[in-house]
Amino acid sequence: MNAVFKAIADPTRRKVLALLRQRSMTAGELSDHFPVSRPTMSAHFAVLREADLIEANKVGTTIFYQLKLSVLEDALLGFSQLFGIGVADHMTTDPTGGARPKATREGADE
Amino acid sequence: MNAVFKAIADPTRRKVLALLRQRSMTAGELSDHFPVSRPTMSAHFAVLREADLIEANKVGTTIFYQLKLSVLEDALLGFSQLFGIGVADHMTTDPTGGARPKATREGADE
DNA sequence: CATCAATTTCGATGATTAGCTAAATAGCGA
DNA sequence: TCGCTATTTAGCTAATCATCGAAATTGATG
Repeated sequence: MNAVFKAIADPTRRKVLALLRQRSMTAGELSDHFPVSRPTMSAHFAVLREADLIEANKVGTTIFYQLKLSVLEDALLGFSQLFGIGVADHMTTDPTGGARPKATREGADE
Repeated sequence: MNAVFKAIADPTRRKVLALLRQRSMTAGELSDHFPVSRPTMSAHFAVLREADLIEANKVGTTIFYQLKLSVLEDALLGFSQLFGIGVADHMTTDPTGGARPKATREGADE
C-alpha cells in the first residue's frame, strides 16, 4: 500500500491513471499527453507497474497499459476506512454485514 | 490537492494522521510513537500543516495538533470520484441528487 | 538481411527529501 | 533573572527522484 501512495503522489502519474480509467492506451499514446520525454514516461510507467496499479500487454512492438482499478480502490478504501471516512466501495453501507472479499483492514498501513 | 497526496505518501505522516484521528495530541506525544528525532518529526508536522491536514494550537509551550479530517476527506473523495470509485462521503449514493456542499469535481487534479 | 518504429534501459544531473546534531525560541516556575 | 521544558529552526549529509539524451531491445516489413 505504501507503493500505491508513493505512486499517486506524483501529478503526472495520477493523470496517467485518470487517462487509463476510460480506455487502455499504448505507452506512446499516453506519452503524447505529457510534455516530458519518452524515457521519463517509461519511468513513470515502471513506478505504476511496481505499485501494481497498471498492467502491461505487449502486442508486437506496442505496449498497451491497462488500469488495475481494484488495486487503487483497495488502497484508497483501506486508508479511508482508517479514518472512518465514508470512502466506500460501490456498496458503502455494506448490507451483507461483512462478507467482503476485499479485506478487513485495521492496521494495514506501512 | 497535490500537497495532500505528497503528504500522505510518507508512512510516518500517514501514521501521524491515524493517531490524530482519535484525539488531538501534542507534538511530543506524537513524537513518542516514532523512532526518529524530534526535529525530524517537526519537519513531518510542517509538511502536514503545509498540506492543511493538521492544525496547530499552542498552549503555553505545548503545541496540540489536531486532524483536519475534512481536508483529507475532500482530497480522497475528489480523487476517487475521478475513477468512479465509490470513495464517497458519509452518504455514498447521494439521494439528494447533487446538493453537496463539498464540491463538484471534474478535473480538480494537478 | 537492413531498416524502421515503439519502448525500455543506461548513465548522468539537478532537485527534493528524510534524517541527524546543535542551536535558537518561547513559556513557566523558583 | 536563571534554569527547565517543549518545540522549532539552522545547517548538513545521504538517499531518492524526475528528467534528459544516447543506446539497446524487440518486432514488423520491405
